[in-house]
Amino acid sequence: MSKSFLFLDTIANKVDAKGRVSLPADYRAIVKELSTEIVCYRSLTAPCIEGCTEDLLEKLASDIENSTDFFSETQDDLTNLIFGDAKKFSFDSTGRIMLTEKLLKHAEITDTAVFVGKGRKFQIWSEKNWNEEEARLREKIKLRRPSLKMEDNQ
Amino acid sequence: MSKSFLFLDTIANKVDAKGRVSLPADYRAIVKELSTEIVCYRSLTAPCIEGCTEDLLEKLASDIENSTDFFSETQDDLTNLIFGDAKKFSFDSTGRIMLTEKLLKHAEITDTAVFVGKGRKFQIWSEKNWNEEEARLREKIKLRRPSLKMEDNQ
DNA sequence: TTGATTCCCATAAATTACCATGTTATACCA
DNA sequence: TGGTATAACATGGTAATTTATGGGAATCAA
Repeated sequence: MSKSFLFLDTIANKVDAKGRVSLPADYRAIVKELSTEIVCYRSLTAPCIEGCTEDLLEKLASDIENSTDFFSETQDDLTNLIFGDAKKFSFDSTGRIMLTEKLLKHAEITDTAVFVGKGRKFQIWSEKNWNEEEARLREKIKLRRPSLKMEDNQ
Repeated sequence: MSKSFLFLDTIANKVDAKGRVSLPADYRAIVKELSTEIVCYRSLTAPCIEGCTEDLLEKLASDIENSTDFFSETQDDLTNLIFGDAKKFSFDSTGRIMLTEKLLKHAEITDTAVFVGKGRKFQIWSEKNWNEEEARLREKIKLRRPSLKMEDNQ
């Protein structure tokens, strides 16, 4: 039986002058538990950084490899983009990673990085952009409640 | 055959200055039985906190991982809202969890937290909001009853 | 050397673990 | 059945630990 490892919660940590940020403790625990590494890349759809474990990217790679779907060409392209952009990040003894200029710039992060859990993945936003994004999502939900399995058993 | 694990009953416990609340003993028993953890998040539809076992979220994550592609837009939005808001809560040796400001504020809880069982999930309300909600629900049932009776008599 | 990255130490704040007390529910016995 | 002993639970307080974060020394590359 596999232990659960979900990236959860929303945590705002400071980015210091050297570009260092504490990876949230819970996230670190996952990395240690799986003895894997964190991989980050620019989101293809939003002004934020996206991150996951190296494990997940490996799974993605083999999924694509074994796919018999004729129409997965787009997905294939997207995957190439991600792999081309992705970079491994390891944290120091105090739990900090050092994000690159490229990533920070894409996410418009200056002094605060907001980590947002997404289950198997997570995202890193600027405070401003995340506030706007969250408002947008909540608005969207109000209009049409998602028909997720979870919601079915009320 | 799986053991039954339903969150039941309505229990009011005090929230102290630090935000600590005793998780009802029956709820704790479930968590121990399943060797999982409690996860809480702001209800999307009501002024209350919603809680479930981490197992349930795990299942959701797996469903998402398998059923749809890596790049689905709708899924992206949903996972942000659900996993981004959810947080794991483990209880200490005396059975208490520490709720966050964000959650308490959303549920308008100050000094008392009312745990309401909902089967696989549960909710945490302020006394005031729960009294109103319960009254509303009972009222709603009353209105529906005539039609239920008719069906019974057939 | 200069600039950048990594490593290590220090501190304050937040979180967690633990101990003690009061209260309620349960079990037991006369 | 009533009363009491016992266990389980809730709750207040405090000690111990973890985490975030700032700064500096050591290391490395150009």
